[in-house]
Amino acid sequence: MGRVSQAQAQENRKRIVETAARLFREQGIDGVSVADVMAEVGLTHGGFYKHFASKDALVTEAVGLAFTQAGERITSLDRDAFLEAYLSPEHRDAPGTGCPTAGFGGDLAREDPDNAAIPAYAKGVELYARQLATDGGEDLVAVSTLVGALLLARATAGTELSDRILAEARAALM
Amino acid sequence: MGRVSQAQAQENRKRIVETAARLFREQGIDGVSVADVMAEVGLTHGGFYKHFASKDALVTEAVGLAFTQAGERITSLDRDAFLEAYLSPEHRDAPGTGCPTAGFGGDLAREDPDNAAIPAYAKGVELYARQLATDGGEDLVAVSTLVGALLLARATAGTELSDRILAEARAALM
DNA sequence: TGTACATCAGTGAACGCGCGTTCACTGATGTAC
DNA sequence: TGTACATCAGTGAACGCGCGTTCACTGATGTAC
Repeated sequence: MGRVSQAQAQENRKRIVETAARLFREQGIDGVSVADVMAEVGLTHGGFYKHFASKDALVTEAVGLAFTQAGERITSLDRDAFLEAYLSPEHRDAPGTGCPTAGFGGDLAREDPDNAAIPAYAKGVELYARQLATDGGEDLVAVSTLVGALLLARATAGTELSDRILAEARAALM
Repeated sequence: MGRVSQAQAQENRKRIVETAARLFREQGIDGVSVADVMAEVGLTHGGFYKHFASKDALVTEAVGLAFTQAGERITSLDRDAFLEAYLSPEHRDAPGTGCPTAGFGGDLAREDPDNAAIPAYAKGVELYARQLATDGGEDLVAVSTLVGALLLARATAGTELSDRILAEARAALM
């Protein structure tokens, strides 16, 4: 295939970021290769560097996109509907389209503070905290409980404990 | 170097597991190679397979050891002293010797339910939950809050938000 | 509007590298007599 | 207690493989006239 229209190229670039945002949350950043992402989009891996300087640059954009999308969904729900959805088995079992704070947390917890993806992550945490506060401030404790419960439920998925973690967190926060 | 005494071999094996339990928490399971672990112990990588069938087998033992060690430390502290230590900047900055639930959570959340390390992980979560309960039961919500706060504090390390997460979780739980 | 040429998104082979794992070998340890 | 031999923990080179990245090439797109 030769050159592609500018509109098509922009569309391809957008799909690379969207696909990466999903795959990175599903399988971890280290668990997904550039070739994996490109193949999922339907392209070959060589063209990746026409769009991005490095895999790290894609990670930064993918984290940013995931939080932007999550922000839109969050602000469209009231507090109880949000908690219900967040602490559901469906959310536990669909990390690819789920909370980026939980989905990227395990990977970003080991990154340097100067990693380019960190600012988007920190802003995302504060967005969640504002959405959960009932007094107009930030409820960082509620975010911690949500993210922790989701992480533990995922790590123990398939055991009776997993559902219990979600149910008890829901009971405590609602 | 030729053969080594059985006592020395057992000692070496023990040090491989201890070192792995630390390095895996510091840099992630995928971020540490078999050669990294062996070099840190002071051996060459070839001999690894005299002790373990695979890297996965080492992961299972390392997770088990980390929870055993954590369990001993937890039960020697009262609830408030434990919370104080858990939600401290020192714990945030020393993942290698810190909570295995947080340290391995990001990696194990993406593993199959039949992964051999999961049972030790689930048992560890329940140990934390019993230790935190004030009524003799299990406080899974408090564990979720603790692990979530530590994960978020680590991912945002270096920002003002990080210390705030730890402080607010401490205030809420104590 | 039509033609000539420059651009550049995408292709696919190749790069150096580190991974988990294997293997022939070494030589001190453990054991049989 | 001493000797002869088997065992096996550790060594270091090598395996196939997948990674991130580079590069010469292709040919449709975009542009200049």
